Amino acid sequence: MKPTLQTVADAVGVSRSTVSNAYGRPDQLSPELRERILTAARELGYAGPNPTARSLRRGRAGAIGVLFTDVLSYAFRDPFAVRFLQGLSLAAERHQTGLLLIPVPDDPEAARAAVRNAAVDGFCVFCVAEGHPARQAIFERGLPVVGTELLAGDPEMLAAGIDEAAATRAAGMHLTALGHRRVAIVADMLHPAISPLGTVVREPSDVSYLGESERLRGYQQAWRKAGLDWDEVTIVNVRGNSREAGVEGAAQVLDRRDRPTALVAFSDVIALGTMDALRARGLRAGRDVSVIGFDDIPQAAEAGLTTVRQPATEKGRIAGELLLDPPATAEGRRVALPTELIVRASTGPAPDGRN
Amino acid sequence: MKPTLQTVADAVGVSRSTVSNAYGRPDQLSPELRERILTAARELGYAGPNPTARSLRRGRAGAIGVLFTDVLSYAFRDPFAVRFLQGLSLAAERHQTGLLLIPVPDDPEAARAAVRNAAVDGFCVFCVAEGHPARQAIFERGLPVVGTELLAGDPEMLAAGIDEAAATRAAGMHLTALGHRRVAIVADMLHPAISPLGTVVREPSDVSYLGESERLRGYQQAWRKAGLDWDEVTIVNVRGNSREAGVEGAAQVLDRRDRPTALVAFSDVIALGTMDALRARGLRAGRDVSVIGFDDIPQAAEAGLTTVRQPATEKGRIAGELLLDPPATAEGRRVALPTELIVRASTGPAPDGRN
DNA sequence: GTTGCCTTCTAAATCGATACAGTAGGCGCG
DNA sequence: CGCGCCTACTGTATCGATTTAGAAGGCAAC
Repeated sequence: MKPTLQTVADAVGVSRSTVSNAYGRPDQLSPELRERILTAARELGYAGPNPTARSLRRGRAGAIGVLFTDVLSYAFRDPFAVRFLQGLSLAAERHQTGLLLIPVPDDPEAARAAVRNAAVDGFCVFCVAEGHPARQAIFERGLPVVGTELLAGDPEMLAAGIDEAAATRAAGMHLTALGHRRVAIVADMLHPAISPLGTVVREPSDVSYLGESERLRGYQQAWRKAGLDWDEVTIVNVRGNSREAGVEGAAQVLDRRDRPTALVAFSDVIALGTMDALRARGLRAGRDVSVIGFDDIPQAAEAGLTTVRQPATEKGRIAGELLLDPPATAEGRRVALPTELIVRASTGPAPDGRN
Repeated sequence: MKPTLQTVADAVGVSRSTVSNAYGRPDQLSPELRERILTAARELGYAGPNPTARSLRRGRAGAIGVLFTDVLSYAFRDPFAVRFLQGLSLAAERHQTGLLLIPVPDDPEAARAAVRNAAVDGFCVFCVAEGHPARQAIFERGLPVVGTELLAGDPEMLAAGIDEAAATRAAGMHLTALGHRRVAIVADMLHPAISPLGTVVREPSDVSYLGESERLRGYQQAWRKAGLDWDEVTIVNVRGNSREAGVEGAAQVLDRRDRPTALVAFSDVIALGTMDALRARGLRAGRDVSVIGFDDIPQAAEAGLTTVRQPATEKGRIAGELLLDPPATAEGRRVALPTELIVRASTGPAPDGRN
C-alpha cells in the first residue's frame, strides 16, 4: 500500500491535519514537529500530498487544457506556435499550473469524451477549427475558455488577440502603395474542417478559423479599396503550415505566364517557403516578386522578410493569465495586442510592364 | 453552486450511484432512465462527472507528466521531438490519457515542488539533464518513469531507446571507410547542465545527457579503432538544437586551414545547419566535406543528408505504452528500437591531399 | 485567581465521484 | 408454491487530502 497522510500521522503519533499542515502551512506547527514529520515521511517513502486528492479538495485541477490535434502537432513546427506555448507556460508556471495536452481522437464522440474527462481549470482554444466536435464540448464544461481571436462569438470567451484584419489591411496597402496589382495569397487553414482537399475558399466568411478569416478580410478590404478586383486575386490553399507547403503553394502561381508581382502568406513559415520557391526559379524577392509573411519569427529577420509582427510569447502569456486569473470586468476579458508591419527587403516596387 | 452527481440525482429522484452509472456503466440501468437522467443533467447544466473526483476514486490521474523545460521548448523546433511527442500522444490517446506539460521553474526547490504537485500516473523523462533537480523529484514520486535511454542507471526505469553507441559507431566507420581522417563533431547537449558556455567536453562520461554521451562514445570507438587520435578530433559544443546552431558550429571549423573533411552532428537539424554553412562557403557536401546527421527527419531526405535513422514516432508510442501498461517481466521493460545508417549524397570519399 | 490571548494541535466535515454489497421486484420453471 | 436467477436500482464505504471550528495548555496582565 502506498503511504498516505494518515500513514505518516500514525507513525509520528499526530493527527492527519498536522501532517497536512507540515506540508502546506508550515506556520501552523512548531518547526521541530514539522521536521519530525518530514523525516518520518521520507522514511516511509511518502512523496507528499497526493495531487489528485489535493485538487479535489481545493477545487483546482492545476492544469490548463490544450487540445492536441494533428493540426497542433504540425503547428509545433512553426516557431510562432512554440513561442505562444512558451508564453502560456510562463503564466502557468506563475500559477503553479501545468499544460494538459489532450490527444483528440478522430471519432467525434471520443473527442468529446476526451474533453469531458480532462482534469483542468480552463481551456485554451488554440488551433481548433470553428466546427470541430471537441470545440462545443469545451464550452459545455462551463470552465473558463481563452482564445486568440478578439472577435470570437461567445461572449463568455476570454481572448488575447490582435486586430487581424487591420494587420493584413496595412500589409495589403503597403503592397498597393508599391504599385502591385497582380497579387496572390498562399495560406493554410482556409479550408473548412471537414471538406475535401482542394476546395477553393475565397470569402472570409467561409474560413473555419476566425483569425485566418479576418486576415483574409483585411487583404480583401485593402485591395478592394485600391480598386483591385477580388476575383482576380489568386488564392492558393495549401495543406499544413510549413515551409514545404509554402514552396508548393508558390509553385502553383509562379510558373504561370501572368505570375503575380506579390505573394502574401498567413504565416512566416509559409512565406519563407515561397521565398525558397522564388530562389529556385532565379527570382529575386522584393525585386521580381514581393513577399509578405505574418508573425515575425526570428528567421523572418534573417531572410529579410517583410511581415506583420505580433507578440507571440506575450500572446500566450496573457492568454494564460486571463484563464488563471480572469478579470472581473467585461472590458478586461479581451486583451488586444499590438501588431506592426515590419518592412524588410522582401517587398519593393512592382516591376514595370509585363513581367 | 455547480451541479454535482447528487444535484442530478435529486432532480430525477434516483440515487447518486444510478446517475454515476448513467455515465460510466450504461448497462447497469434501463435505457429510459438513463435518457431521463442525461436530459435532466443537460437541463441542470451538469457537464458530466468531475474528472478530478473520478481520478481520485479510480486512482488514476489520466495524464503522463512531461517536464516542460527551456530545453524542451527549444526541442520543439526539431521535428524529431515533435514526432516523439506525437507518438507519446498516440499511446496516451489509446489509454484515454493526457500529456501534462509541467513548466519547470529555475529555482530548484520550486522545480521539485512542480514535480511533486503534478497529478500524473507516470513521467516521461525527455530532455531532462542527468543532474537536473527535478529529475530526482520525479523518482521520489514512486511512479513509473520512462526514458529514452536503454542504459539508464535506475533499474526501475522503463525505457524505449536505441543503441546510441552502435548507431554512431556505424556512422563513424562509414566515414573512416571512405578515407576520412580529419573529422569534427558538432553537437548540442554536451555541456553539463549548469556549466558556463564554452566549456569543452571531450569525454563521453562528462556528458550530462546519457544518449548524447553514448553517441559521443560510438564515434570515439569507431575512430579509435580506425587509428585516429581522439584528441585530434575537433568537438564543437553549440548551444541549442537548431539549424542556426549548426551554422554557427560549422563556422568554427570550416574556416580553419586544416578544415575537417567530415562533420558529424548529433541531430539532423544541426547537420542541416552545417550544410547551410558549407553552401555559404561554396563547399559541396559529400565532395569537399562529408556530413552525417542523426534522426532522419523528413528534411534530411530532401537535403540528401546521410544520417542515422531512428523510429521517432514509434519511440514515443512505445514509451507511452510502457508507461501506461508496464510489462510484468523485467525483460519487457526496456525496449530496444532499431537504427539504420541511411547513406545519401552528403557523404563521399575523403578528398585527396591537402584540402 | 481569573480572564483573555496566543500557540499548537485535533476532530470532523467536506470536496465529487466510484465500487461493492445488498435489496426489491419480476419472471421462469419444476 | 417456492426456489433460483436476473434486472434495476440503492446505500454506504472509500479514494486522500484540506479546512474550519475548537480544545488544551502556557503565559501575561489585572
